[in-house]
Amino acid sequence: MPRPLIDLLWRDHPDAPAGGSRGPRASVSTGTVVAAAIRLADADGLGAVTVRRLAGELGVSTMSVYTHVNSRDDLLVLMADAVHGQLDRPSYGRLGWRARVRRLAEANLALLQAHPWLHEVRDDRTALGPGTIAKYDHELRALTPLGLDPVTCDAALTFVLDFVRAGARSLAPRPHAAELAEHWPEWGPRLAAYLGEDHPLAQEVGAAAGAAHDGATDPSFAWDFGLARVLDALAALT
Amino acid sequence: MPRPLIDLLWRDHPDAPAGGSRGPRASVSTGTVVAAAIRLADADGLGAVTVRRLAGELGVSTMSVYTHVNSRDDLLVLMADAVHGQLDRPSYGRLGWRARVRRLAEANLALLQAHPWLHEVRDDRTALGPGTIAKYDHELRALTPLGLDPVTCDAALTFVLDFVRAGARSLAPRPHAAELAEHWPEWGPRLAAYLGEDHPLAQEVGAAAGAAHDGATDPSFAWDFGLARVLDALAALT
DNA sequence: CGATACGTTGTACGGCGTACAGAGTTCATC
DNA sequence: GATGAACTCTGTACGCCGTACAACGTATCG
Repeated sequence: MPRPLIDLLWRDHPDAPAGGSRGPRASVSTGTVVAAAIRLADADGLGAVTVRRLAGELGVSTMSVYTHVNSRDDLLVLMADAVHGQLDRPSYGRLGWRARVRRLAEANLALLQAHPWLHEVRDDRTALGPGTIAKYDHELRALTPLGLDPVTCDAALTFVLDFVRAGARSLAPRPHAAELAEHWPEWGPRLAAYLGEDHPLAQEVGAAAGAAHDGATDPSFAWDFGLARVLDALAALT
Repeated sequence: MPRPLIDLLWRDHPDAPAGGSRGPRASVSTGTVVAAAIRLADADGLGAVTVRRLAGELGVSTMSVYTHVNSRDDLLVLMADAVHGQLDRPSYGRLGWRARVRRLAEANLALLQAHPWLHEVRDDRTALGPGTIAKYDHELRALTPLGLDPVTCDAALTFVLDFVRAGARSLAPRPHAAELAEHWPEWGPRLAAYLGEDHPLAQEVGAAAGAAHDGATDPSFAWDFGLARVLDALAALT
């Protein structure tokens, strides 16, 4: 089924090419492949989404996956668009722009926490999908009260979402945190010895920030701080 | 040479363990390996930095690389720290915080444009390296005029750098832009047909933003917009 | 002179994405 | 009802990847 990606993205649309009726009925579909891949990625990360493992999960042979999806890269696009489409998009009602942007940020944070692998999917073709477009439309609506022209409005949304992505990323489990933590008892003192009295500002701030990060202070301090700054930044536009 | 990463990072420090004097003189060093890897990554992207290719470039066998670097993941940390260390760090002099933050942003943009593969290196262990620490120290100095407490200062720097990273990323060549452009003549109309009259706001803004992005309007609009917002956001702190 | 520590190398293993050729199944058509 | 096209599914194979491991060569130390 080498249907082009655009048709796979829109496979649920009434006008999407249906695929002929000949041949054995498919035991899985593009939709089930994508759903299984999402399940895998949610559970074990994007690295676990290999064609072989996915096929095993679905109970088909490795190469059968390629009947329903053109490549692994295409699969990632389909996965991202699928989770974008599953978001609910409640009307903003009478909410002012601040509350809307807050909602927008928190919804995206929740999305990225539910599907941390989204951080690793950076493919412009995702923007062609129905889920991604619906998300975009809904998020633009959060900014309409600001009365910006289209290009500025897009830039403002990008600004907010870029902050959310970065914030979500630093809230997420870090890739090599384990190694660092494991060797820290040995490396910490060694680092201190190398540093000596150099870079006192970095040492002071780094120590304070480090203590705050895994100490009593809220580790989401940076998130709250950043979101407040984003709102300040947009306020300056009005 | 299974010296731990921390010692490889600080290999130029006088107190760094030197390694015994027995055995044949090494034909390459950790430094030359890292330099060659950076050259490769700058030229052909991180994907080109394979141990085999790197060894070929250095004129040694594949496995010899592991004499000077513990693993590919470690190598990425060493590469990132090396380019961080090569930045120059001119004193900010009498500059006010706005000009400092501008400089900071532009220096990091230049860094990420010179070494786009930095976007793909996300390893907390980089923070242990002398180059990264020196960079951190210098960047904190940009924010001192704001008179923030340490934790807030760190959060503010993170806020700025996260914006810069996102902005640099969207200015950089996109991974699958080629495929998109290639199929666009066919996919564009098909997408329009699927969309119909739906999501008029997304269609309007998307079209305007798309036209601005590759049209007469500066493609760096989002950068200028974002940087202005970041400055507004920090201004609200004072 | 060993003995020792170190650099270098080739082989091999288990993974990956996927090209390709063939076999089996269903349907439209004659 | 037979035929062939369209379709799904499968196994094999290729060329990559990172790297564990063992063998070998070489320079210095005791």
